[in-house]
Amino acid sequence: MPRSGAKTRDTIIVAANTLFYRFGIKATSLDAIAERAGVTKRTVYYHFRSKDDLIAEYLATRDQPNLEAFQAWFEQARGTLPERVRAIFDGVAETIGHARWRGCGFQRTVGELANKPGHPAFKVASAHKKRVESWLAYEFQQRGVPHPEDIACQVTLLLEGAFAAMLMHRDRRYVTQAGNAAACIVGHSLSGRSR
Amino acid sequence: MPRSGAKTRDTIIVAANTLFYRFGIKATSLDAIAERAGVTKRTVYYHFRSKDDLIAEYLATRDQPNLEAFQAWFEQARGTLPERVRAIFDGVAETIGHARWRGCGFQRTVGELANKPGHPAFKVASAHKKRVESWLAYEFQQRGVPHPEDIACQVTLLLEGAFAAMLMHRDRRYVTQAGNAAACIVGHSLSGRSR
DNA sequence: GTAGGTATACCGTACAGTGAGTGTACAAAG
DNA sequence: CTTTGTACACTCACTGTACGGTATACCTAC
Repeated sequence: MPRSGAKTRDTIIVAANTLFYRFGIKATSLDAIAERAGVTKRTVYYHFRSKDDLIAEYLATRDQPNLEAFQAWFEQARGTLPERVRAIFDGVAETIGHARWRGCGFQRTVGELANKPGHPAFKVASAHKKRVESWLAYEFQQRGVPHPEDIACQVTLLLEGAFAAMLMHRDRRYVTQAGNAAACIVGHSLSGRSR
Repeated sequence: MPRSGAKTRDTIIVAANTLFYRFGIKATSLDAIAERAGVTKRTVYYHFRSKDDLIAEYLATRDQPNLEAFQAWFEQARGTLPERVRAIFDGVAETIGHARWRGCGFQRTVGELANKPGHPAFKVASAHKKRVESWLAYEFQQRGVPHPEDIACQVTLLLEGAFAAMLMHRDRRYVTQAGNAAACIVGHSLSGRSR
């Protein structure tokens, strides 16, 4: 009996989300996703043209929540601008404590698909990171940071570095250091009034 | 006719290096490696216990050359310490220009194996990154940088970020920005005489 | 020095499992 | 009665790993 369409589709995406993130793209089969979603592989292929399609969808679902998490950490923080930037890294450090944390899904997906630069997932991942960067640039510009785009870019670079280093070393101090560096850069740009 | 043993082994590693780096771990089969090395799969299994073994060896071969490249860029650079640190990023930016560049092999491998923290490749990757970090810390300490370990850590974080961002956006400006940030941090630590 | 044995290095083949993707049938909804 | 959504059963190529066999190199006893 056909369920309400969109519901099945969402169930599949949720299953894909879990498995792709936990085990990686290549290591996750559509069989496994279908089983976890409680549907047949044929149904998966009804809702998605191909595995590549599903990969892109998987990343797309992570875009908004990720960005909102960053924004929440920043907005809820008190203190000077560098301190509030550091709060983003503190927030990241917390999520990393989760047993199921496996690095940045965007980074890992792009890493696996490195040989397929035209893959749809690439665009989704790149767009997500640029959204984060733009948001930061906007916040910095609002607060009179000179060269806000440059500083935002540098902060996102530290975020990327923190994700990568954390996955590699499983040592939370790397996030702390990244937060320190970001705070340093933002603070320096504010006091210097010119990069 | 048995060849000189070590030579065959090296041939296999070279083939694995190329394919693992280009296509990723999961996407590269032992068949493909054996074929490229001009041997049979049986021979691969004679020299390596398993694919996981070969993965670790693949990363191990990238350790020394990578470190030496960083050192060369730093040593050959002229100018102030921040400028010489920036030279490392300039060096990275150049390699990225290569058509075959596919990000940091360590980062991508660890990303694929994120669900297997006990994998031997993890140790190799982590050790490599720590070697780079230690070397930087040593250079900084020699030049009177306060908290050299902290600054070295932050610079390596920017390196990681540069690799990740470059792979995602294919835009060399990210490396430049990372270099700017690193130079800023090093310069700031030198002038401030305390982080 | 040479017969016979042992270790080394390599190949061909087999196998059991899994991967993405498809053809077709069938039930519900409109 | 046509469209939509789901299931079952299937193909076919590929993948990691194991087994058995073979040719050369090396070593030791006589």
